[in-house]
Amino acid sequence: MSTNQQTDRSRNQGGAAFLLAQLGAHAARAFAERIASLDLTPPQAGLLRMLAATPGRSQRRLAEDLGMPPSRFVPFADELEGRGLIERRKNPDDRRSHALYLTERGVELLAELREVGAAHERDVCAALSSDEHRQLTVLLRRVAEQQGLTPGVHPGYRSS
Amino acid sequence: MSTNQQTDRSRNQGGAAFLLAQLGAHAARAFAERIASLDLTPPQAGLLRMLAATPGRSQRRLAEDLGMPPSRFVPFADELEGRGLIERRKNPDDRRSHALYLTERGVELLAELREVGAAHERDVCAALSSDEHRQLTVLLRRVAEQQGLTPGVHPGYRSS
DNA sequence: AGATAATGATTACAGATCAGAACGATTGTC
DNA sequence: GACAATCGTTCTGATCTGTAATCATTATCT
Repeated sequence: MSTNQQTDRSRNQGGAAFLLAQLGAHAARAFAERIASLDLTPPQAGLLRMLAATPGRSQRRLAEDLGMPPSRFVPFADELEGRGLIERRKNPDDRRSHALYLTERGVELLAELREVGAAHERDVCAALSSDEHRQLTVLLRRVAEQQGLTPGVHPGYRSS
Repeated sequence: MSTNQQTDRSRNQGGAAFLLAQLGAHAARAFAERIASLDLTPPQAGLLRMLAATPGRSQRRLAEDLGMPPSRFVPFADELEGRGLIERRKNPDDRRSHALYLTERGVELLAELREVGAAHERDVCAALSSDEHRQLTVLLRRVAEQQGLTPGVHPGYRSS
């Protein structure tokens, strides 16, 4: 069953899994640099998108989706609230929990964020034709689904 | 110029760049869990592979390729040396620099590491046929090359 | 109803991790 | 032969991290 070592070695370093990790780190870093112009970090952008998709969720659930402990979520949300991008409202049904919403300014910033994201997408896939770009997206989506990843959610963030 | 917001939104969260970041983080984490059985972290595995590819390099250059400052490389190499996997030899041409090499045990561990890497590759791409797997690899390699990434080198590591 | 357990947000804290400056040893330059 | 530059290393201060304790509120159980 074992091919020779040369084959195995090139498989590991040039295989799809390694390329995914390498390109993923690269894409994440490039995206972080882009949105730095909006004074946002990737996890902050992630929260804004999550709030746009499903508003009014509790901090605990949001923290879990972002892959951070609830204790760390507090100062994280504090800053965004201090900048007037998100809003904590008391949940009338359960006054322990805070329901998070985007403010008007948050919605505006999210619009800019989407433009930056589109530019990022174009830049990362500059090597591909339109057809290949679609092809790649389809393949990646299939892999992501089979691996059990939640669409639109990017855990494993490191705060900054 | 602007498509409607629905389109932009799905582009950003389901686009290739986002999927790359998401899948990259996933693949990296899964790989980290796998090689934990060998008592290795991803940056440690990266160093072993780099030493197998080009032995005898200086610590400074290795540190740069791994994306870590030289000061942090010292305890990093210390542990691997303490476990008898790598070896520091004095460079006779320049006695300031240390040339790093794999030991015999390091070579043995690297062989196991390749098996784990191959299993990881199979697992991550379980959703794809052989043809699609090849297709994906080709596309990723093209993107990686155009983005200026060095083959086989994975910076942006976080130590652990 | 009343005591008790469980949950959400927050704070406190202690340990790990980080990058940059400072330091000897060695080498290149003038 | 003095002076600057480089490599590895150590030191240090700041930052980041997750766990545990805390307070308010809600669910559960008798």
